Amino acid sequence: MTTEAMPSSRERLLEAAATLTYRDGVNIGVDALCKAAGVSKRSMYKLFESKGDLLAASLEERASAYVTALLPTADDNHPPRERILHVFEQAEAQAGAPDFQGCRYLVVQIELKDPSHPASRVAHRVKENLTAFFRAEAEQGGASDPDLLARQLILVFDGASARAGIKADTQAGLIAPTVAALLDAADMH
Amino acid sequence: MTTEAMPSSRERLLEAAATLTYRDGVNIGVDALCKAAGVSKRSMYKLFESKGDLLAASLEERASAYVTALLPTADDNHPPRERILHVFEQAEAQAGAPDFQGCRYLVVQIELKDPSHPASRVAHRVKENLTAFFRAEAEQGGASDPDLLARQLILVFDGASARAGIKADTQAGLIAPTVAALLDAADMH
DNA sequence: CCCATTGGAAACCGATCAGTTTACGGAGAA
DNA sequence: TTCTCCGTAAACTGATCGGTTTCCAATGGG
Repeated sequence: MTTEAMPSSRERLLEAAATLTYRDGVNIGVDALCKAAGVSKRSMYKLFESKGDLLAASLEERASAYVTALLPTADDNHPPRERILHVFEQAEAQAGAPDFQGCRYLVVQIELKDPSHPASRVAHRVKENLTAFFRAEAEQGGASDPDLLARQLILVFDGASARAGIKADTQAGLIAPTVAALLDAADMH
Repeated sequence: MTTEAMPSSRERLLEAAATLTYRDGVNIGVDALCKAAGVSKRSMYKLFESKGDLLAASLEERASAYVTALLPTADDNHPPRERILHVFEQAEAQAGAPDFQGCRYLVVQIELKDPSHPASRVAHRVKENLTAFFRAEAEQGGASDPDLLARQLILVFDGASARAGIKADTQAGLIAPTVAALLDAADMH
């Protein structure tokens, strides 16, 4: 019956890495990660090249789920403006979670500082995907400058994430009017 | 004649803390800080309670200079809209520096995660000062919702900082139109 | 039964962490 | 000169870092 009761060592390590590095920062120790996952260091280093590799893999595994959770379905027939707003509504909903500290992909890039770190590259790709979505919708919606609008939107997205991460304010009722102002300015109605 | 040729140990420590924690993150070691400052650990621990205390003092000392570098003078007789744009022009100019990695106050909050850390508190105050300036100018300029506008502006400010920190894009020509769109939406002309 | 593979526990590596202490050298006062 | 005081370098604490290695118990196939 319990065909999936026991996640593999690999899965437990990926989960622990995602949870602990998000909560405590990327400087969390390998011992703590392994202990949380219930996996020996020996096994960990057989499954992953290094701690950085584990972190990158952990971000990678969640990347597609993260993006698809934010994006609307491809065929919802809603106008581009609403599809863009949908992303920010989802992000704001996530920000309501009790232990939310901002987008993990942004945070890991800031903490690592090294853009060539494999985990930074994964994070960079996630942001690129999101920007590409904004740009495509901006074009579809007839924005006056789709590329500018996409860059403005990802700017607000990351700003909201960073502000949420430092618990700066509640952001209630802040994001939607901001995005709306940018969409209006781009003549995207 | 060289009345100020030699900064005090305290000053050199504050400078080293500001430089190295910005470049390498808050996890830089005390040994490295003292070595860079040319001060023994013993002296450091006589001047400061702890590493965290040194970091907080280093942020504190630069705080007023940072804010005044961004803000226009109180009596420049420019309209509020221009005074707000001035802040973002200054920030964009700073972002052009070769080793710019985003606002140090935002970064330190994200890295520390603990909002009760003395250094986080200093950073928080800096952001509050900036927000207060935006709000005052928004009121002065007759914005439809000064508080909302101020929160939108600090959101963009931190977003730009975070994006610059991860070297996401050049941001050339990105900030000004974004801020302008928000000012327009608030009927602040 | 025996043996070979697996993987966990834990010791171990050299390095570094924050923080304390010791020992020494140099400057000023007597 | 001799004594005192100050700050330095450096050793040291015990803990942790990323990563490796050793040892042993459990497992499964012959």
